[in-house]
Amino acid sequence: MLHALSDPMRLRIVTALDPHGEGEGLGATCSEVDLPVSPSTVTHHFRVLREAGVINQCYRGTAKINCLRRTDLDALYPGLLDAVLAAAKREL
Amino acid sequence: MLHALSDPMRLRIVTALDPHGEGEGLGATCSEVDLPVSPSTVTHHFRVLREAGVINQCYRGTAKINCLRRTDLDALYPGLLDAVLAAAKREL
DNA sequence: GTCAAACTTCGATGCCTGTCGTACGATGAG
DNA sequence: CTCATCGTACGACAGGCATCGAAGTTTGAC
Repeated sequence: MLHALSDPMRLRIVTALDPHGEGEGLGATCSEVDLPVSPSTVTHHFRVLREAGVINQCYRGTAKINCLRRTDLDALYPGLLDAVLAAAKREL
Repeated sequence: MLHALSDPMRLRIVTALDPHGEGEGLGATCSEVDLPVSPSTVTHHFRVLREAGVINQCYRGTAKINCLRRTDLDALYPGLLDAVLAAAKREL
């Protein structure tokens, strides 16, 4: 989990996903997050985040919707996500 | 910083250092923390933590004393260290 | 002065991983 | 049907990093 968050690109994904909420139909597509790397690398990072349990993915047509698993994460690691996100925002 | 904490050995060091406080003369020596790796690897991890600003090191005779920089870290990343330590303890 | 203990430094090694390009599959629009 | 769009899979490559052993350094003890 810490490993998943310790990559700059992935941290960027997580901060970009944060404002989108977790409910049905919410979330952002992969391409909405735009990162300065190739599409295959983006796929790679999303996979790492999914396998670490940080995000959920579901299909909506040809797009893949990603959303943070805030409630699960807050239950497992209370306060961690908030602290990381706050620190990330301050460092911009 | 997240990278420094995302290694199991280093996380172990940090959790072991946590109860020792930050004041003058406090802290633990490198060998007090015992890790299942060779001395050179231990040195390596302590260096990473120091360069990431997580710990302070000072010499006391032949021993090297390490202590967490809690106050600095709490100022820079509020709540982060607490959240990580809490999560680490729960995972034992 | 000698010796042991505590760390460090250095080089080597092997794995992990971030990155890319290319080729591929799936889905909706025309 | 055809095509563009979105994302995936795979292979390759480079760099990073955790680990080790061996040799060196510094400090305190006797």
